[in-house]
Amino acid sequence: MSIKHSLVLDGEMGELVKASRSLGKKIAVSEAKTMSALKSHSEAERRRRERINARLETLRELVPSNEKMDKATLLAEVINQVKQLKKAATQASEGLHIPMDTNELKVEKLYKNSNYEPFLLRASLCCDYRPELLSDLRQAINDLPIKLLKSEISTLKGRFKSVFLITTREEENINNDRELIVSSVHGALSRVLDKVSASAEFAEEMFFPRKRQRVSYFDSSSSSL
Amino acid sequence: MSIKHSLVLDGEMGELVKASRSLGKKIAVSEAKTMSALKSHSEAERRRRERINARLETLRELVPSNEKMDKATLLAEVINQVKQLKKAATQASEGLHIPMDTNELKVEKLYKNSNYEPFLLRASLCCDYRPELLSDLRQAINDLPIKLLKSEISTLKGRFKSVFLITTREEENINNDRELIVSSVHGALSRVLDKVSASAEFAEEMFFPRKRQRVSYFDSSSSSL
DNA sequence: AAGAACACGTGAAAC
DNA sequence: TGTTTCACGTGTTCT
Repeated sequence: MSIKHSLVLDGEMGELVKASRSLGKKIAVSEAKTMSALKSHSEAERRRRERINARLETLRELVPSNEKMDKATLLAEVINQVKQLKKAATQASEGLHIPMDTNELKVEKLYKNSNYEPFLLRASLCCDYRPELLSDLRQAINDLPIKLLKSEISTLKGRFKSVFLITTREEENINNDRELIVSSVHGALSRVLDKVSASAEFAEEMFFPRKRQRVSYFDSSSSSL
Repeated sequence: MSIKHSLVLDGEMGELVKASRSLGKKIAVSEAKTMSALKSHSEAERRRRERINARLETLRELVPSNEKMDKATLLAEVINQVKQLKKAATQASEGLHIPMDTNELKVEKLYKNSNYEPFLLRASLCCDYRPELLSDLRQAINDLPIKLLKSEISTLKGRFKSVFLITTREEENINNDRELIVSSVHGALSRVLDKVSASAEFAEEMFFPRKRQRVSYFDSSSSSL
């Protein structure tokens, strides 16, 4: 432990006392001061270690297979956990499909990296809700030469969002068709969106002379109703 | 630095050499051994510190406001991040609403802990998709004395799932009404589900004499078509 | 000047 | 066995 160090200090003090006896007391009190300073220093450092280790313990409970893992490995595990959770959270929020207050039309190829199978499209449309929107959309999708894997529609406060997972029909799965399908899906959805926008402009044109700009749901500055 | 320590070692060796001159060489080589051992030890420890600190640096990049944060605070921030991401991930996976292959009808009170505001219900229905399902559901919801905050419906391979976020209408927000609302929502949805199930039984009764039991999409053990 | 935060080397224990 | 991990006290720097 600190045995060696105290021996060193004793030895030094002895030499100094031999050299000048009258300074013994002063040296003793300065020694006491440095000792107490050293003590408080080591105590502070101990507290710091305890803080850090307590946090590490908490983290150890938050990762799977928590037991008997050295600090570095534990931290590596935490890093993976955070990265994975972040990815999952963004994917899930993509899957949440909460309608936003801006119109949106998007057709994107999934798995863009590989030019091979599977050919997968995600088409999403976000706009105001209209009673005829559902049947229009169904009609538009049905008319397309595609296979609809999954469709999800959600509404929130008068806004509407729809997401479709699309692939080719079996007999038509030829590379040349792919870009055609993308553009035809995009075209079909934009016709639906155009219809909605047209009815919106018709309804609100007198209040908003320019192309309408939606306000956020949480923005009440436009009017006190 | 290590000046003091080397002085100590020198002093000790000097004493020992004085005491027994013949053992000087042996002591010297043992001294060299311990020195090299000590060196490798401190180097190993240095590597360990570097590993841990590298992980902490990586973690620092993964949390917002990463710079100039002491280790303990950084770890506390990571703990919060992980907890928050876990919560968000579970909530999002609840929000994913992928139709499963088992029928489901659930009406649950959110924020059960507090008996006060807000009164929030999440009602979900999962069943086979039928063409008339959408209008039936819309009719059922419209007939209820509720305020529909959000509705989300999704379909997948002929299965259907719908999730509603429900609260009371303003004028009817009385505690006594709450249980009534829960049961009426449940009743309305179960009538819709009953209708779907009835049509399913009607269509498949001849093939499955007992109450039908759906098989998983990935379970092909029931029959070879 | 006094405390906080960090890196370092070392002794001890685990395997 | 020696390699690995941890806690500790200390020296240093910044504020």
